[in-house]
Amino acid sequence: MPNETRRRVRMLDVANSLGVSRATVSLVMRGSPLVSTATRESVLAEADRLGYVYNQAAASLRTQRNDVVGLVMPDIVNPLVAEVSLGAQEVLTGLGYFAAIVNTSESVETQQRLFRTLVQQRVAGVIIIPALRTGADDVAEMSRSQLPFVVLTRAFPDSGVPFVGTDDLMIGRIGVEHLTGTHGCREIAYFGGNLLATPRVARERSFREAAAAAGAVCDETWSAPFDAGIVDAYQAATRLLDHGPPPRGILCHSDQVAYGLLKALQLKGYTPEDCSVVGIDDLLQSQLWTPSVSSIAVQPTEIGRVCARVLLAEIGTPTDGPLAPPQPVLHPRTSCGCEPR
Amino acid sequence: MPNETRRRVRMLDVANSLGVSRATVSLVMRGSPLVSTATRESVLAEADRLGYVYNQAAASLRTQRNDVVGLVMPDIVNPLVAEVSLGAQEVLTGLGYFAAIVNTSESVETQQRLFRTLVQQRVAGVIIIPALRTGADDVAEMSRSQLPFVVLTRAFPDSGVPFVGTDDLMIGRIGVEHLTGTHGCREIAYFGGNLLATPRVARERSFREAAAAAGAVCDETWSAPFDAGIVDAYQAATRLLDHGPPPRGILCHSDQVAYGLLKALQLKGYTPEDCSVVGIDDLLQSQLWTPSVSSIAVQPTEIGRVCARVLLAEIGTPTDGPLAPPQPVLHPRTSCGCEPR
DNA sequence: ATCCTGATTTAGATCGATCTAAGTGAGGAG
DNA sequence: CTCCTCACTTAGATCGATCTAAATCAGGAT
Repeated sequence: MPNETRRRVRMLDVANSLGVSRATVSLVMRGSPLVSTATRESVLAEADRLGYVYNQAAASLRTQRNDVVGLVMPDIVNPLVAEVSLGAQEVLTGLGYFAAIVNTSESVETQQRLFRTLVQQRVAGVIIIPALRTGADDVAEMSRSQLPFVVLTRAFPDSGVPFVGTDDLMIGRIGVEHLTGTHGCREIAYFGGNLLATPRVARERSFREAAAAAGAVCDETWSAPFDAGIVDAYQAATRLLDHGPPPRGILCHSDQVAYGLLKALQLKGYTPEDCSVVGIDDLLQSQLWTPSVSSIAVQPTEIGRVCARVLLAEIGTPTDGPLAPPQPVLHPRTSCGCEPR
Repeated sequence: MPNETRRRVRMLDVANSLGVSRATVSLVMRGSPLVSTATRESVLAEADRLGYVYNQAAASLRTQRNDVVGLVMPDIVNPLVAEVSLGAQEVLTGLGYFAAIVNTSESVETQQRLFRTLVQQRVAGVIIIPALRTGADDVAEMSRSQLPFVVLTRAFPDSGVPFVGTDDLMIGRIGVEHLTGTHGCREIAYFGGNLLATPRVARERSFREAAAAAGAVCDETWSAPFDAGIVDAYQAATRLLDHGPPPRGILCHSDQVAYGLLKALQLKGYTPEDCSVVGIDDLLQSQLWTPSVSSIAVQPTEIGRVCARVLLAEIGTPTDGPLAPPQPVLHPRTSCGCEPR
């Protein structure tokens, strides 16, 4: 019967029990070729018998290295965020790193606290999607930590921090091209997103420019910003529809926003023939939504992978695979009228 | 200009630079009341000036304690899993712990590897939703680590490991009662879920018993198990509908399964009047799905909170709040015919 | 017999913090 | 003036690993 109060087994215990030195046990545990096969086997057997577990914390104190990477995410319930995390994790674990996701719930305060904790834990690096209200000063504080990190989604120009994001100018253009070209819309709008979200600014700007170039009118009443949740979108759309019909074509800031808008349109009796809706992101479930949602795919999982590669390059671990996100591509479906209902 | 090659600043550097001892600096960093105000302030100022950052890893090596808790999750892209994590995280951070989510992608091998890593990192505890094919031997291996942990969703009887889960017998009964009582269905089915998923077995059993008691017939062709993703459900439902009409009422293993089923029904032209569909979980987006999904709410976030409290009780940190999950409650909406379309 | 080589093994310092038990000094009581 | 508190401060051991530089040893060459 094991003694409740006994101390945890350490390398020294295994060594003493076998009459060898700590250093030998250490070499065995790290799989070094310097020890003889006989020694290795007896050490492993004894370690197992005593119930020894390696203390990674002590080891990384000495080696000054750590294979944990922190993923600081604003909202894991958001499928876009979850998919990005998945991609990053895939690359990191593939190269022997360990991805730990922490959630800030869009609170800058929580975010800074969690980042500081990660620094104190001496993690190898951090991948972060900044919370909405994150300022340049917050990013500067992170930079001061000397910890390698990569920022997603929101750019901080002149901060010198590596950034990975979607090609927002291209996205705006693709959206306009499809709505005005394929569907012949003369009156269109960009709907959703928070003004604090960097992509919204760039996407909307290129949207306006492309609209002007195509001779289409932008409906300004629909361009008021709001928080990007599905329920927020539904409420905002419902309010706008109370005041009149929608523009002929709408590009939504995200698929989540499109879901909310489509629900509102449908309850008011509007169909894709009345109003063509295109989302951005192309989440997995967009194909199964009713109506199926036309969307500009940004491949969140691949973005996550790219992010991880950029971070690893920063850290000094070589990777293969692209260091830039893929080009956005439109997937036409029912919500814009491309497929029958 | 800071020297690239200089060593990191440690407590000793701050102490020397100020002419005090390491112990004093240590006391200041931990906010001890034993140091005088004057000393505290000069230490803090000097630490800041030198760019000192506390080394949590070294501290927990000495104190033998760690405030990191690992959440081992099978699939963060699944919103149910994300909501549970959110709840757990809320309670943990509220009590000074630090929740790190790691993803197993339903791979038992990855899961065991990640668990071992967490043990080696000497985390305070683990909350785990086991991957589907996790066996009793895998759980036994985790138990051997002596690390406090709590299991969600899948029970392992006689393993002695604390378990938190939904009241599956109640869920089956609520579903049958609504379908046969409110909607008068005489032919009903339980649809979806993997046989390896413990809840599926219990829910289906109580579903059958309640159906028999209510004098309703269970459609066996619809009870074939499958993996619980939304696309899997869509495909399985489509295949079944190719062979004939659906039963009058269906209880789905999860909201995700209900989404897939509803899409299939709709494409075949069936309405809630033909087939009443009820989901389980009541995810946030179920209200906005088309049709809005009737669902038996299990309150995933609260389950996550409960889990965290149970783990903390295990660790020895007192918490207030319930240690058992809330009762499931039905939220009737459009998909079963309770609300107009 | 002595020296050299290559393969193993090891003692002692070290990573950066905390803990214990003892030391210091100012101010008040006797 | 001495002694006792009380508030603060500290030296040295310790947590559990790794690293460096040196020791040991068997076998072959000289």
